[in-house]
Amino acid sequence: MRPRITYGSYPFVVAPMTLNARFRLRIYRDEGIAIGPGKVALLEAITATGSISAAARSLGMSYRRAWLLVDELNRALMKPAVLAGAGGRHGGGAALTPEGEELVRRYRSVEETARQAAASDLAAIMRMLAP
Amino acid sequence: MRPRITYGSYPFVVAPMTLNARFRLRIYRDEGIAIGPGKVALLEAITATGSISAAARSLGMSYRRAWLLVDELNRALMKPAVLAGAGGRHGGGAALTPEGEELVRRYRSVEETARQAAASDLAAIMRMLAP
DNA sequence: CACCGTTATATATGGAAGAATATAAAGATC
DNA sequence: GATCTTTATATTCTTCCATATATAACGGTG
Repeated sequence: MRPRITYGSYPFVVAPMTLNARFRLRIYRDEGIAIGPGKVALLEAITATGSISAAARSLGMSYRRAWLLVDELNRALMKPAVLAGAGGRHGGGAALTPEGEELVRRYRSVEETARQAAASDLAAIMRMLAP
Repeated sequence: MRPRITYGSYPFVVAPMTLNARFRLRIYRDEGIAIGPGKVALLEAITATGSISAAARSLGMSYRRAWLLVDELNRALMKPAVLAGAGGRHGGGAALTPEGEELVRRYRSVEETARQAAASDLAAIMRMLAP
């Protein structure tokens, strides 16, 4: 079993935006958001904690919200990103499918590639911001 | 005077995301959002209409909201992006400063550059989405 | 077989965001 | 100077979203 993470420990730096500006990627589909930073962070938290509820606690979000995000994501994809099951010694748990892992990898890759490519314009915009 | 735009005509394609996935850029600062697609679309609407209220109508948002966005943006920047004044034949109006125009240009440039650079990973993610 | 923490779901409560509305001031044009 | 439309601001009213809470089922483990 993967190490549990207590409420409030925040191992994932979701918003380290105190000093610098940064940018987020959000992939839309039809009317609603298909994939954004919230869902990806949740997937990473599920990988690290082994369950939806522990992931939700580690991110400071309600279990209901976390479950809805996972459900929405699973139904938006051709193959689910997360498989979960109840029961067992520790009540059950959740894990990413290979597709879920690929999604996280590609999302972070898009983010990083885009960030590097747009660095100069982004820096110029940041210089326009008040100190 | 620039051409007026009637309520509901939506000359700015803010969300043409019906068929394809696409991605949005959002630049954060400290806790809140400094610059995102909403503010940039509003700036473009102000350029096209010549006033905050006409821009708000053309985007289907309330004047109050549009004014708050402009105010927030102006205070987030070192130099304001929009100058506005009341009075005159047509009640007044608003226009972008050179800095406001630069901001719009750079924002769209970041978007386009990032989109091209990340195209292959983005396409791979889109292929994972359910039809 | 009882226990435990989790999944999955429903309902209700609270709060924050935005819309609607109202109003004063501004000032170029007629 | 009356008119007209916009800016700028305050106040109220909704509506939506997220949290909180509750509950049944699940199934290894001791």
